[in-house]
Amino acid sequence: MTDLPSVSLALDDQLCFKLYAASRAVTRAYKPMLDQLGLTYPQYLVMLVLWEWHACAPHLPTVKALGERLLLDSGTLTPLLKRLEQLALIKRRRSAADEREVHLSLSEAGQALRDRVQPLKARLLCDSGVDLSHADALRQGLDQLLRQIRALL
Amino acid sequence: MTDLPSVSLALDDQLCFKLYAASRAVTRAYKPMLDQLGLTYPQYLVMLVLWEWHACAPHLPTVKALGERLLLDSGTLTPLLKRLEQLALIKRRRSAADEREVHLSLSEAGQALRDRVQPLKARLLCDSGVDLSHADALRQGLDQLLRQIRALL
DNA sequence: GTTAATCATATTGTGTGCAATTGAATTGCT
DNA sequence: AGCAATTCAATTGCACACAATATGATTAAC
Repeated sequence: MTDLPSVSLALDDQLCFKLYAASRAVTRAYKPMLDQLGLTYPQYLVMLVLWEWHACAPHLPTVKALGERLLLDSGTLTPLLKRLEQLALIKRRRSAADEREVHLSLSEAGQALRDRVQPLKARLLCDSGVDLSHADALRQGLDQLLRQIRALL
Repeated sequence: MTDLPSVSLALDDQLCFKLYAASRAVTRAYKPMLDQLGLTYPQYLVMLVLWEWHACAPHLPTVKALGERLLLDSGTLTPLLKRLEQLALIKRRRSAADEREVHLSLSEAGQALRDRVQPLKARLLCDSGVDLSHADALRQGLDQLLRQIRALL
């Protein structure tokens, strides 16, 4: 029977709320840029992974590998990937070697889209006026928090 | 024609992704506790605001006031509040003075629920092993980021 | 004192997130 | 080989988020 500390329930004291609010605010800040690209925010994250994969990895990513990278499951990814396929940005192909897997690849248009992102994101970063070293410290802090939470399973 | 800086598109460099991933991870960490309370995470945040309001404010909050506090709009809040009303945790009453407004108040059960949260959250905080000063620094950093983004409109 | 503009909430539609289940394919064990 | 356990994707159902629109109420302009 250990003594539990008393805990604040004030909204402004909640790290969880700040995280939730800041995450949605950042997504909103990306909206004008993403509208120009015709992507939603999660679709943009998927494209980031596929661009990165396309540049360095020797084999195509599966839905599972993508999900591990983004911490999303097939219930979220399957319909999202179908929309990206409808937009002709990606291709989905059932693996011949293991028919349970679906391999993902970029179309020409999907590859080309990357070139349009760079200047838009640079402009967004400039306009936001966010201090780079401050943002970096925040990113590292979030990384540490994420690892701790994932350690709890 | 200003020169735009070159920007990384690597997923791990993106503050936005760390924020998005950490926010969802924290929500998952709250899930066992919230399941015991019969609440979803956004519903829990609404209850935090109503408990706080109930304790100090002289008048009942409206949907609008709640939305300003949580940065959510009526499209999200209206159905969520109806579910909380179905759970008999809150009451919704159209204002007599201004029929555009809906005033929110806690039921007896809604007030009583607060007492069950305190120990559950203390236990969660203990088990998480998150360093308090670290969490506090993170919270302040997020606060600053949130203010900067909101300043962009 | 109408009329126009504004305001607060509700509704609709699209796109996530995520738990739970399904179903097909593969692997492991014997 | 045969069968149970596991794996991967898809599906289903529910609850957000949020843009866009609608509706009714209030305020402001004239």
